[in-house]
Amino acid sequence: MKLATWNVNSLSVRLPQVLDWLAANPVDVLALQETKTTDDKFPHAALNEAGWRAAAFGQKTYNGVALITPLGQPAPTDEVRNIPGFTDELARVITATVPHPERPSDTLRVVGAYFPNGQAPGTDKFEYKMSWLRALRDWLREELAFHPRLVLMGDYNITFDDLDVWDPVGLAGTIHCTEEERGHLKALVGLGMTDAFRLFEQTEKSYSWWDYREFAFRRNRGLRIDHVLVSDALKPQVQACAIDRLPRKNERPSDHAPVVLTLA
DNA sequence: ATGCCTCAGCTCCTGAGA
Repeated sequence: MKLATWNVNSLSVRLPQVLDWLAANPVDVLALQETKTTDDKFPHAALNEAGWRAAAFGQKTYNGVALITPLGQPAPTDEVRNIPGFTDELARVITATVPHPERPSDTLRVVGAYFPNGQAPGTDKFEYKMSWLRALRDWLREELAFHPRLVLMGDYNITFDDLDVWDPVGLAGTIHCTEEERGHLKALVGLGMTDAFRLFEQTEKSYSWWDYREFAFRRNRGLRIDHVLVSDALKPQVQACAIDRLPRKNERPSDHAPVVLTLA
């Protein structure tokens, strides 16, 4: 079973690339972030024609998330939008229960999330990010009790440590790299979850995002901010986790690359 | 260099991203 996450930075711009990627990578779930489209304009027809369905939760201009699954499998159930108990005007989280393709009774709770950017420490947006992270943790604690087999994947907008940063000295304490943000990431791990990417040997300087400016991708000046956390109950089934840099080489690419998780 | 790219939109500039 394969799951993936990809911040596409506008689905209307990236739809052809998403369809191409799905054709080459027929995953069981693809979580999208920054779809930047309202639900009535979501490209359901084009996806259906290609053999996919989508559960979408979007808004105009910013944010927006979706879960894409194959039409050949039973539809996801028990969909939840955003973080229950946390009032949020922004479309950032979509959650659903997905059947295992070979063992339909082995269901998986999949949370696709677009974490707030946070702009800079000391700003209102940073405070919002901290409140959002606290609410996510409180909700996930309950969600894990109900659904021990859980995957949290998406654009976290946080690096785990300096290994995830191309210039850890120059970027120390800046957004995505503050101890406060990393503390929240550790707290999520403390709920009984594991960074699937680091379960495996990875090449040095593995990143999932590169700035559009200054030829950052070509120079591999990036950050690893797109993550897949797997619950303890799921951890023994993790077979691989990798970043697919290929779509970042497309013409007019997203600034993020997909991250793919393989489960037994 | 509060910039450099990219995207959306009350679109020929601005806000936001990260």
